[in-house]
Amino acid sequence: MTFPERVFEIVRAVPPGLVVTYGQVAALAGFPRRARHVGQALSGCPSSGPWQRVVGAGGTIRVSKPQCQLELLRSEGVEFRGHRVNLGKYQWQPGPLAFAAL
DNA sequence: CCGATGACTCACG
DNA sequence: CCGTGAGCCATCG
Repeated sequence: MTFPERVFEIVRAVPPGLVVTYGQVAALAGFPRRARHVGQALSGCPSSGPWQRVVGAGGTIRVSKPQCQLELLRSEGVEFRGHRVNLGKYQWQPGPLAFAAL
């Protein structure tokens, strides 16, 4: 299983209405130092994918077109304060069963 | 092989 | 809140 593949598996597991950070995804994938590569992996992702649930540390939007991602997330029920989400309220906490299927 | 690059993060001023 | 700089590390030319 390659790193990019792990990234997709994990991102796919994030439920609508919640988000995760790049660093968090990297850590869950087993590589805490590769937050940047998570973004790199997602950069080649179709515009319809589940990538919009990934945000930067602190909940900031990091994509080139923030407005776009913001809309997608808002349509899932995620609220924003400027270009930032309230992680305390919307960050995904993987439950024990979350990876049963992976 | 080397250097530049980047959807990262953190510490500091 | 904003800019800077420094670690980070796979990928690309």
